[in-house]
Amino acid sequence: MSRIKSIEPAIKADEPPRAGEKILRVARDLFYRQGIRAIGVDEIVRRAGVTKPSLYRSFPSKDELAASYLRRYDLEFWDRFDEAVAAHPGDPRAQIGAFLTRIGKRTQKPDYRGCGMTNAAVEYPEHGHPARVVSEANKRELRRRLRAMAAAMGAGDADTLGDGLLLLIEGAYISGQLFGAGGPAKSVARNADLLIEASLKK
Amino acid sequence: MSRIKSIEPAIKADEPPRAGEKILRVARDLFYRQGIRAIGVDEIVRRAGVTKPSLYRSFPSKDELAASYLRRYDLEFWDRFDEAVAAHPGDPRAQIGAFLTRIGKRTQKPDYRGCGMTNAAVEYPEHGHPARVVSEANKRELRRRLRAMAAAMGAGDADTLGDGLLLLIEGAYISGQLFGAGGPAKSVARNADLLIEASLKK
DNA sequence: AGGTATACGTACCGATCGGTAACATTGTCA
DNA sequence: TGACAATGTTACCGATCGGTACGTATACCT
Repeated sequence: MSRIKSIEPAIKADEPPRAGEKILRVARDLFYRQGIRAIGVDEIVRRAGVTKPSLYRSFPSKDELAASYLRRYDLEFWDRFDEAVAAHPGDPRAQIGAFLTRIGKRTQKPDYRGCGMTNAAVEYPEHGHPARVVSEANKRELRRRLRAMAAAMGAGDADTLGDGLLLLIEGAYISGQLFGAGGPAKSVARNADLLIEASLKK
Repeated sequence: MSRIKSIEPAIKADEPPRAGEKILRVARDLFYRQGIRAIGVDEIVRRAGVTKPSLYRSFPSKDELAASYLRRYDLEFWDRFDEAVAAHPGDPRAQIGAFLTRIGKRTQKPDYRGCGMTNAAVEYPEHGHPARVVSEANKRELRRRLRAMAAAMGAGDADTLGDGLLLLIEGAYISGQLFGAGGPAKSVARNADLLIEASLKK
């Protein structure tokens, strides 16, 4: 098992959002921007225009709400990833390039807050925490894909190159939120390409 | 201004540690391993064997205690950095190699928790937070040094190489605590050397 | 011995934390 | 009409949060 599946049922587009959905949308916004530990359930229900019992009818605990937030984040993440892949069929190097170029641009926005998965893992170092479990699964899958793409490029040591790309990506997430605009993350695509070039020459 | 100076007075080695010093030592351990937000002041004073008023006599607030923890962390960090530099005088490439080899090894330890500076910045995204201010200063200085070392290596685009090295380092910190032993961080020195190689050939 | 400053402890504060019990209200479908 | 599911309302819980008012002990200096 690797890819995370959504637990929530599909939402009909025309129906008004149910309480659980409203909560999840607000939680996603607040958790991502300010951190999970920094946001209390009271603020979530207040901004969602619902009440606390509604939250606990849809989610067994705040930790599980955080995990649900990350499961949705996971879906959106792979949508973006697959978009970059689909833009350059059969050309993994260009796929990586497209994905990293977009990351590099996003990191230059003023309120960039990095990767929700990465941040959650930092906030919850304890093994087995519901949020951390989702985060770890996402990162394992990302590593697997990057290594596979490195192999498809014909790299001599594909695992090392895949891991190197992952290091650059995580570095971009973090330094993006640390330095803001003008930070090191803006050169992530360029550095990745240099690393790929060096790895293919072997 | 760039380098952070220690505010705390020097500690006499033979005297028994004062309350403030005991608190700072315990806080350093707990904050690093479990996160700053995850640890309350009550637990700190309990494990330090002191009382809460002692904490607030030595530190104006928990946020400032966190900042003091990071100032001490900063000193230790540059000690390790300068150690790697001193081991290879006049050879910045080997200096980077030594520093990253040590990071790569540390990330493979079972309870590795990444960089206290990086983690604090993730925990406190708000601009101006005392802990974040210290963290940002540390990272700016690291960036400055890496770029200077890249220039000393004779890289064509030294700023890009320096930033690439910073991305790899931050990636190692994060993926070290995300993947544990066997994770991508173990290849950080190898990938950095490939990147350097590619950047010098230009 | 007496004063004084430093260092520390006991006990407490209001606010917020995550979470729940019990009941009222609403809209939908049969 | 009547049953059911979903949500809101209100009030509450014990625990923990960061922080403080105030009294006490100890050591040093004169």
